[in-house]
Amino acid sequence: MVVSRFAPSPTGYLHLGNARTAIFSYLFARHHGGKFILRVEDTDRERSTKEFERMLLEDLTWLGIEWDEFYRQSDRFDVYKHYAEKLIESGHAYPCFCSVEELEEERKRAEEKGIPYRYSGKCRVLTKEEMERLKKEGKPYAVRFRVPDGRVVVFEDIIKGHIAINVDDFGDFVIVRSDGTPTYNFVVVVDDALMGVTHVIRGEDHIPNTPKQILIYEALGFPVPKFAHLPVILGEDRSKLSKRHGAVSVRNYREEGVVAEALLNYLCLLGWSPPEEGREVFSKEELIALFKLEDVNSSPAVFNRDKLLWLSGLYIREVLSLDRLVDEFIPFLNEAGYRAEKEYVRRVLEKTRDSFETLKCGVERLKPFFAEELEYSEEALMVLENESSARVLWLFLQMAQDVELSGERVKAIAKEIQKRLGLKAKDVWHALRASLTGELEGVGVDILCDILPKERVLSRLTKALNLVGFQQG
RNA sequence: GCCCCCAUCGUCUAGCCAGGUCUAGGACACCGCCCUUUCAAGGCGGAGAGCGCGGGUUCGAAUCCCGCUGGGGGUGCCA
Repeated sequence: MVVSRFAPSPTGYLHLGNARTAIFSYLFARHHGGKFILRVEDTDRERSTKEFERMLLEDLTWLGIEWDEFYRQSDRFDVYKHYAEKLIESGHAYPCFCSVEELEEERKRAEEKGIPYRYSGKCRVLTKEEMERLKKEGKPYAVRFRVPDGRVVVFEDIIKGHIAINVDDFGDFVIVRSDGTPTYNFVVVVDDALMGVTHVIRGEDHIPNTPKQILIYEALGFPVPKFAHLPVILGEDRSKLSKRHGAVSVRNYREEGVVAEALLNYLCLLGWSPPEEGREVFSKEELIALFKLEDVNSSPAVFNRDKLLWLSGLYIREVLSLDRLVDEFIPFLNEAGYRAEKEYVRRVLEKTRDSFETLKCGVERLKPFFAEELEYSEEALMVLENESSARVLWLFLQMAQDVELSGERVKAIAKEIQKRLGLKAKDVWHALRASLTGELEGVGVDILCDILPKERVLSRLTKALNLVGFQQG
């Protein structure tokens, strides 16, 4: 059975790059009817927090990624300890008593000489007696993995192809810190092996780690899984997408009101392309059916916010069911301080869903449907001050008195006013728009009148009329 | 510095593995027109890469090989 996993560290919000890794890993497992594991890598106690972990799970769930098993590395320290001891016993690892300061010194010296730094191996050659003595003295020690000399580790990456790395490039590396906590390169192997992970799917920044891990698999006698290293996601300036590029976490886009399915869909389009040419819109189920690691591009992709927003808009106007859209929209409406009946929201969105790309922008655009009090923009005020506007409003109020204000009726009235006052259509509509929405652009005035209760339409018009101090006669 | 990865329109990409059908296809963004009470949306059309550069191999290369350049990543008792 195929088993894949996503192994984030809870040291921040879920980054778009990590989210994509999670998605690909998830799609891969589901495609093969396998198991998908979520494993929180919180061995760095300095930076990991429970709060970040909570949000990580929340964001993954929001994206529609569900896991079959869940683990937290901080719950498993005993397991790692056992395997670390095993490695020491078998001679694959050894205690290192070098202090952080000493190592810093080594590194600095290497840098000055301009030679690549590797751990000197000072403690590699300690005798049993020396080791015991130092331990007895209570000197803290880390555990290092003994890297064999002159070994070239080779593996076939599913995405990158043949990769060969000479392990002489790095020295003996730490697998257990002097405070007793295990490090990433070690725990990742123990966990992946014990959890039966068959395919390790992760960012390409892990390629240099892979040979180290393969060495550990071998030392522990575990079968080596298959690896697939995804290219990184870049920012506009073609450097790795990071905070300085602006909004880079799933949460950022969630809060902006980007549709979850659209974000999932968009992220898949970064680096992966479907076998069927030309199509770009896929449901999660379709993605599961179509996704193949072999179809993932090996070159990095630049994140394009515009296209994400376009896709979000597409989902809002034609992919989501109206019911889903309403459910997604209401929290944003409430967040902005508006209240409305679900049925009313439904009627509004049915007519207006084709005019915004994010739910947040939607609330902004649809304010006239929900706001009690309007604020007038400067431009709108200027229109209202036109001499013709007052006459338009006054006439409209007369003509609207005893009729039902359907969109069609409003259009007819506008036309009639235009004729009677000898105005351009634009002048009539501008006056109505300014009074009813406070803006000169936005949703159709006829749609607004169609849905907004008549008394509110009339009161807005009256208010605008009073505002400009209209005197009858 | 050293190690590794990558290289098709501004961006995401198809094509590359099995060389000719590619005067390189699609999408976002951009420009124009249409629709129209505005902004969007929608419809139609346009511009935009000769495939980073240089060598090979071949009758023929975006596609195969080599070199270079450029970009990215790694180089931690972070993950």
